[in-house]
Amino acid sequence: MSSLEAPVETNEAPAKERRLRADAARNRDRLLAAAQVSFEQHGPDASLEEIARNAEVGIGTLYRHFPTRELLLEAVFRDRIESVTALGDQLLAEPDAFDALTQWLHAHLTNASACQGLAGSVVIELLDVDTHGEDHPPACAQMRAVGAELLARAQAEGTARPDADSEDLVRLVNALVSATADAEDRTALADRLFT
Amino acid sequence: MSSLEAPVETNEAPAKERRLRADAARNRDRLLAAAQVSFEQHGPDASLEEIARNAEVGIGTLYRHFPTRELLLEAVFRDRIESVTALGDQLLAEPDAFDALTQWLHAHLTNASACQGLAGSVVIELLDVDTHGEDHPPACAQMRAVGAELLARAQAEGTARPDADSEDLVRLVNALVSATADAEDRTALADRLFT
DNA sequence: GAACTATACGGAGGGTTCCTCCGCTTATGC
DNA sequence: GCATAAGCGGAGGAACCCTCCGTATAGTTC
Repeated sequence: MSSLEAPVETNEAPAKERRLRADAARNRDRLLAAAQVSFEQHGPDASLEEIARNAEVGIGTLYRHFPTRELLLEAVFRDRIESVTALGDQLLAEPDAFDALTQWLHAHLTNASACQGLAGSVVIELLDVDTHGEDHPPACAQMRAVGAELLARAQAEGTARPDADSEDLVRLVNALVSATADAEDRTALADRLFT
Repeated sequence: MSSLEAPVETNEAPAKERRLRADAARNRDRLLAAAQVSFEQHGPDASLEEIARNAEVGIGTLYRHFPTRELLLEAVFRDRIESVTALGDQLLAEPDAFDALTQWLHAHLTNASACQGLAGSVVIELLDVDTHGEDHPPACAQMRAVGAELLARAQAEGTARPDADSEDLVRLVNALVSATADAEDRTALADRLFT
């Protein structure tokens, strides 16, 4: 409200996130690494204080970087999701569209299962992009887009039901992840659903 | 190891559970009622101390009756499960076997969804009887038996895939419960799976 | 109905986790 | 080098988990 000079606008878009200071970036990485381990070991309820301890960082630092447990989980999974997305991109080149779709869903399944219980609550949240704001990061949307494309190809080929949509598929896979335990069953069920 | 007289064996089978004292039975009921409310309100992680408080009972009493959270959840759900089982029994008289199966699965679905998040972890545990010991209470086994019968009838009628088995069905329903949110979707998916 | 005892009750207490708040430290730009 | 914005750490209050044990009482026996 005083006559302070307004900060000069850069020519870039108003850079939503100012770059992290070097030490902050380092701590963030340590936290992510520790979180990955803890979450895989103890599920999504792993102790945040233990994560901070393992990262050799104060608990306050953890909360500054990831104000909620969900945000931390989300960050940990983004890597995985991105890798599945990348696989999907490759599979779009695959000649057999149905096979590509199957492979991709299995990859998604495996990936999500690797995160055990985490899958249930978090992955579903991550995938249901529409329920988030418009400014939501695009990792999950991209993944869903790839899934939709793969499905569309299989439908064009005539090997997937025309009335299925990609949301159904994603939901079904998530469902299987959260409800089944052993690998054989999971695969068998997945195959059955594709028909 | 001393010369104490051994207690006289009754003629009944060794009565695994001695009858509860009157006050104990009363407190047990209060705890179950309070737990039902709390679990539906806050999910399976509801505070046990709050449940005890609402039941106007000491926390020690809660733990004496239900040494673990799972046992309390299980007790709360047994009622529901038994009611679904009863419905299944009725539906066995239904002439249209496919319709009966559909109705029953929807009932199971609705029932399980009513318990929101609880469904995921606990109901699945409850339904996967085989993984428990042989002395497991029969409520869940009965329910699964009814489900299997309904499925068998539909298969005999030719309206259900012969390669499906009842475990698949139960798993799928559980999966849907834990992965879907809104009712329309759920019903649509369920219908799709039946074909 | 009094006395006795197995059964059940309550809640204090020690340990853990969650999350916030704020005084101190340090990286970065000048 | 210095100023300061950005970041750090951990003490602290609140909630929760679960155990333990001294006290109370229902049920039984005479």
